[in-house]
Amino acid sequence: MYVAMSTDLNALFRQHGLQVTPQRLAVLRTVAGNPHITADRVAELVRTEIGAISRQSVYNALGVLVDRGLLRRIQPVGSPALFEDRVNDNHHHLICRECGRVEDVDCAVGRRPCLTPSDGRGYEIDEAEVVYWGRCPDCSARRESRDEGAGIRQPGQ
Amino acid sequence: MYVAMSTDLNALFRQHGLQVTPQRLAVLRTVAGNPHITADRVAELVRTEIGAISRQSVYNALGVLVDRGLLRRIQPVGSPALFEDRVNDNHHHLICRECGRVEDVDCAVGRRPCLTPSDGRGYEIDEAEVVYWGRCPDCSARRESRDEGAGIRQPGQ
DNA sequence: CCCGTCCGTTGACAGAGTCCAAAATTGGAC
DNA sequence: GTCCAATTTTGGACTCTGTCAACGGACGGG
Repeated sequence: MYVAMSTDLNALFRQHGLQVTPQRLAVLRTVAGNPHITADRVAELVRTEIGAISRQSVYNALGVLVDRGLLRRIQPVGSPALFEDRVNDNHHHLICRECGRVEDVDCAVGRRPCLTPSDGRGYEIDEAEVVYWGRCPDCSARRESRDEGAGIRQPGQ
Repeated sequence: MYVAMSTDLNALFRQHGLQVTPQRLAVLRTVAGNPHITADRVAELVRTEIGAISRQSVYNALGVLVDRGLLRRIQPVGSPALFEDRVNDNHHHLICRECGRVEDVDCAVGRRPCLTPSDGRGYEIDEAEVVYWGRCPDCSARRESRDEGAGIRQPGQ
């Protein structure tokens, strides 16, 4: 997506049958500039950009943009929903169980491979969401140094 | 997993260093008998089985069982966490965007394939969660009959 | 039998998101 | 430029999920 200029955004909104409002423009721009951002943080940043926005409007804008396919919403366990503007490229996410860091990874298998499960049960599938769970390099290192000489330990949840 | 008899469960708990309590037994049995169940519903069902359980105890039991790998927690967007007792078989989920129905699907690509993304960024990956989003056959049918003769419509969220 | 640990209960609390009704804005028609 | 209907935004109350902390009871090794 990665659009920058307002005129582009105006056209984009119109194409999708959406009215153009300062709130929506700011929300879309903010997510575009800050991948994997929470709704709360969007509100904060938008406020620095246009002065004020209600929490509800942030949710409204995010919701309608996700509906129209301009944004994507991912929701890791134990974290509020995250939004990003990379859509339609079937990329996946790598999330650290400890610090919650999120990174993009391109699809391992090729082009939208996961859209065809072994047995679709008659579902009309439109998206495959893949999340790799693990520990990021930093948290791995921290844990190893902490466990030095300690006994076996169950990984925390 | 699919254990049914209490003696089996007792041993299972002990193997994992857990004390055996009526609450935990009931929670595990309930999830085993009701895949893709929410914590709230677990509480309801457990109450019909053993009379009473606190909300906190349900969360405690579910948490410890997930920690020990006896249960798995999945958390779809817009839904509370769901629990199931199929673990260690790397199966995935098919979720209907409209009615929220959840179904299991076996992994398309083979054995734990998604544990190796194209670029792991140094993460220690221990799980890959795959969710196929779409519309179940029922909701598809309902929608088609509703759209008969109507204009093009954006899919709702 | 004692003591430390584990477990269940209760109640307060927090975070994320939704509902609702009123006020304001948008955009098309004139 | 003005008007009007439809769409949006706003603010506040509210719900739903889940967590924290404190207390008391049960378990189990010694």
